Amino acid sequence: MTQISLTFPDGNARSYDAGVTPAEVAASIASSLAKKAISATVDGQHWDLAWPIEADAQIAINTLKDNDAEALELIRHDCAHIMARAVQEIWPDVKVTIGPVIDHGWYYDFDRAEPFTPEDLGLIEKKMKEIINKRDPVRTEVWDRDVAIKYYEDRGEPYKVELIDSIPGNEPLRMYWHGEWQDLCRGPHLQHTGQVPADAFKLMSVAGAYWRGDSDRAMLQRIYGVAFKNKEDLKKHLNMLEEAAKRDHRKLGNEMDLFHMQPEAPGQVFWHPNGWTVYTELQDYMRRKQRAGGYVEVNTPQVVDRKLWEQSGHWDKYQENMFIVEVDEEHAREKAVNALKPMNCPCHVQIFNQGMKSYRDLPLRMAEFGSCARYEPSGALHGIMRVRGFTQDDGHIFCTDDQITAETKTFIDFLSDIYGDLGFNDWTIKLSTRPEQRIGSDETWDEMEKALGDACKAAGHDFEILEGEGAFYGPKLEFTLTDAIGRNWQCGTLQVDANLPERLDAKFIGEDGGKHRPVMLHRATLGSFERFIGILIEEHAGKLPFWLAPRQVVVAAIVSDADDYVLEVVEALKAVGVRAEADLRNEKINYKVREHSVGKVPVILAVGMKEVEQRTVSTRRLGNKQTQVQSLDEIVSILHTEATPPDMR
RNA sequence: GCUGCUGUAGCUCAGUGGUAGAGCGCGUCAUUGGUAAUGACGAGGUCGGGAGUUCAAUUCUCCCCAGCAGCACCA
Repeated sequence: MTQISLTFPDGNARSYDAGVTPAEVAASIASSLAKKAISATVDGQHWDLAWPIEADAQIAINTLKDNDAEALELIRHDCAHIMARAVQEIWPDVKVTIGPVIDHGWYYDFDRAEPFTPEDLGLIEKKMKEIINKRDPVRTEVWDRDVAIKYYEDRGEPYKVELIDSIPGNEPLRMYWHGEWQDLCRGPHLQHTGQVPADAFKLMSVAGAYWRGDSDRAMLQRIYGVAFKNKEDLKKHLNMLEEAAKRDHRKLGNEMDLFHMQPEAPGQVFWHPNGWTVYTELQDYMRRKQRAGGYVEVNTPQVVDRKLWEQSGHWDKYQENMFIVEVDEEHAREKAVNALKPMNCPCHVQIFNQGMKSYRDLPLRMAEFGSCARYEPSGALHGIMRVRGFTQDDGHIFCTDDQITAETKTFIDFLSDIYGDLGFNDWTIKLSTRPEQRIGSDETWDEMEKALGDACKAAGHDFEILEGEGAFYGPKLEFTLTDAIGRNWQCGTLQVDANLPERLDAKFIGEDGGKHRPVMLHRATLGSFERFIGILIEEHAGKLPFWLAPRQVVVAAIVSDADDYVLEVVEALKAVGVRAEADLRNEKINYKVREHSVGKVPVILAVGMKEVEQRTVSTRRLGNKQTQVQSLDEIVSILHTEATPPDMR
């Protein structure tokens, strides 16, 4: 028998027969370790305790207690299997498919004629606990392909047969047995079902999901679950979800009276005075930043003849997402087909094309707060984050090939500065590279991708590469924000495009006196005001930075004899540009404080006779129970500073 | 778009085969109260829209619309 040498994390090596399993290795060290062991890490690879090791290797035995990542992966993966087993024990006709581990838990897709109900989830959960309590051993076997296919065909599991077909021929087919129930699975798994903590998982929801993610194929039922190492972690996670629900922009938008939406205009926002204040404040800020950044601002039509869209290629490639406006003779005595613009780029090229441009005009940075309409699929709509009518802080930089890197770097700096001002320091860049379906030569793609990567490096930012995710005409950078509860949102973008200038015949006169094509950089910093404001609301849980807060100060009278002074304070604040309002209602100060706190007003100034006599105010900041007496002059000066946008301080 | 669920007062929600209820909000009156809800009274609803079953539908069935979760989509 060949001997192999296994090296442990402490540096000690031991010799074993080839083909030894980590379970045997653990047992050779201590029986308690053999019991506690959940898996091994062999040469960096997560390894089932039952898989044989054939060659010298680094080995570490993992336990539930000491190895977080491995433990969670195994718990969640075993939960997926246990749930599938539970489902098939309750409803033997249900067909199983796949059940991977995801963030916080797992899901498993089933094919069943009847929908799973919330009550069913309870049943399944109960059955899962029974299975866990049985402490059924988990066994693994490697099967021949033909045997496995025959097995699944006999059992009426077509999805599994299809899965086997898609597994490369040289990969072993592993069958996992959890007691008498088995599943085709890559592994690894726990030693027995009892290693899953029975009180640290929860089934969360059922939803439809396409088989193999393909909308042309069967819709399956997906059950989602979350699982952790212990009850406390589960509880923490559920609390986090509750907190997240509280800062949902749709809920806060209503509570703070920012906007509403209604069925007559699905996916479009009715901005209320409060919400529009945030919007315009943000827009004013962006306008100043763009001016300072060397952009010229333009504005272009909403309704544009289909001819332009045919020329730009949108009519062909994007039509199902466009609002088409047909005018007919019956109501207008003439016929025309237009579309609401789904993007601004073709219109910007029209402006570029007016007059003759010289290389001296480049780079030409053109910006528009461009209102766009896109017919997004109904199921994609989500509050003000994914809408059908929105305004981009759009911009197109017309430049030469060798200006791409510099312009991109300048943009990254520009964006970085703005995100910082708006309170976001945690954001990432993704570089999407050439997709399979594309135009342009490989050399051009090489150059464009390199230009973007070089720009990121020059701006001092790391980036992640999304292979094949670029647009058909060029690579792009995506700037993704992480909000306070860890969700990612793509906001900013920069895309290189040599296609549209070609299609719309944009040109400039070069140094050589000849005509040349400019390249276009499509770029947006916020992305859209709608989405960005939604993110701002959630990031700050409604407590927007003072300069963006729709209602900044309420001056509340404690007794009506203070009313005149309250009005004087309000006027003094308004005079320095602070959004202040008086609350002279016949209500107790407790009531007023509560109401304005709930309404997320950042500053409440309470004023009674004491303040009137001393010409002071009693300042209370949102989220802070303490109050502070300040002179009128002092508070006016402080709030004046705070109300000033960051770029003007 | 697909699967499932939901739609009752401005908001959050209860309820019923015999045309509806709470709390908050709103209005009126009393109360002038010192930092998260003063009290009393009152107004307010074609029970998302349409059709069907029924003596009778907000309630049951079907269709449509919108929302929610997820999937697909986001060149």
